[in-house]
Amino acid sequence: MTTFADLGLSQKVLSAVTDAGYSTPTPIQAGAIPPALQRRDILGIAQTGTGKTASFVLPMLTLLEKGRARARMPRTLILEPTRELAAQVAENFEKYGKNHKLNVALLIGGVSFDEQDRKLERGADVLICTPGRLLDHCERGKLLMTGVEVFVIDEADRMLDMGFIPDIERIAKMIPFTRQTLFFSATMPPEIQKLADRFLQNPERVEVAKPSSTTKTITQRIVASHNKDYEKRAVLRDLIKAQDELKNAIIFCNRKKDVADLFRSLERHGFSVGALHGDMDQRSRTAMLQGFKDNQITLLVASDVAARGLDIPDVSHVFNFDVPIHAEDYVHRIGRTGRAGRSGQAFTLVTKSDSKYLDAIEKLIGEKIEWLSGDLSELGAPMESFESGDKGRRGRDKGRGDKDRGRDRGRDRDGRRGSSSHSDDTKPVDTVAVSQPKEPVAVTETTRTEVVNAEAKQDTRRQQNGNRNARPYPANDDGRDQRRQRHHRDHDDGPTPVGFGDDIPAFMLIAGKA
DNA sequence: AAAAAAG
Repeated sequence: MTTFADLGLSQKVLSAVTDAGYSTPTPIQAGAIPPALQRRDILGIAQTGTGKTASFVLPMLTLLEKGRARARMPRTLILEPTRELAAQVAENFEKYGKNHKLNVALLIGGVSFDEQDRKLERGADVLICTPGRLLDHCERGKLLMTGVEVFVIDEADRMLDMGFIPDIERIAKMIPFTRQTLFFSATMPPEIQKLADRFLQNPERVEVAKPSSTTKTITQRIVASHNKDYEKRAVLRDLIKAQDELKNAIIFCNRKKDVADLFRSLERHGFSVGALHGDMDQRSRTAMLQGFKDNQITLLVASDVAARGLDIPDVSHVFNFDVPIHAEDYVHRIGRTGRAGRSGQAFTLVTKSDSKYLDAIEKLIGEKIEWLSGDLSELGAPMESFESGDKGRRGRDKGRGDKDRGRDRGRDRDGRRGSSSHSDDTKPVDTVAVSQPKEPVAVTETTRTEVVNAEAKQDTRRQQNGNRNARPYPANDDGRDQRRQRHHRDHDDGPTPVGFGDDIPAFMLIAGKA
């Protein structure tokens, strides 16, 4: 049987791999590492979860042992579609490069240029980037790509979906033709094949089967729900509470707004919960993901930014709050559980209008998913709407912009302020079955408002177009914003606040640069 | 019906 020692990797790399507890390479690693070490181009066709990342990180580390980086001239470049994946690759370099003295620069958006500039100035051996930020650095003229020896394009098909191909072409033009190119994609549609043909010279093609274990180790169930968000939230809560072996879970929504709404709802119901979507500020994204990995957060509500490639080894459950519109996304989402041979549970909430998407999913995976109990035809009457019992609220909305009103509509549905007797809100917080229903630790202390803010930021962006630095809520001197204080009051029935209370005039909510 | 990525 092949071991890592047979692949031609350097001692430094081998000892780091051994320390990490690995001895046997995965098929993509066994297939890609030897030719990569011989400076061949690679066409790797592999899904995430096949050990793909190490299949380029390990040979790159070995190759980088010769030579030294010069200022502003990176020696290798890796492109990733999302910031989280880029950060994950950087972590891999830390882990397997612990015996090396390499300067690894992570160039992603949403964070300050300063530290990135400093790393570039010192001379980066490895540049790990999302396309936008890399181009931004290039345009500032602080980066010379003429020294790049190894160019990695990861998740090419996803980059195509995301419209990054023109950016990648621009970047590729800046890199010398003599480079070595490692190109990875989970699938090979014609456009990707064309791209590969243009970028690669006589590549070694390494194709590995989909990890069949993913679906085998995952128990999948579908759960019927009415279409209203508050009903879906109630179904979800019941489902979560019914799990006896829920260690942690990722809950996927189709829209960023619903991520924010569901996050707030679950938080209000006392769950240990975090959120992750692309309009959150990067600090929160990083903190939420880290808090989830560290088991400080039990539930992570996420958009499809978290669907692919994120490497969290022991997620016990995946819940699809929404049926994904694209069937492949279903496979990616549920693939966040049942990893590394563990068992996993995947539940998908299905409403009547979802049936065609469900059909597409079942067709793709080649099997019918079992209903947890009953099916759509057995749904009772929808919950009574309580819109009418919701007077008072309109008064509170007076003087606030439309954007705020729009946001609060979702909030009032199942997250009413103060004490509520609505059925959706009757469960006292302390009956929650999930671990640690307490405040979700320091991580969320600093970040949870920013989930809310991100959403408002989106609105602000949309409405104000041009005032990009607008802070959606006025900050207090401790750096928190007033919205957070209001949020706190949701949890107690204290006296009506003085000052603006909930009636902060719209113009004050937009504290832009005047 | 979406999300992601530069600011």
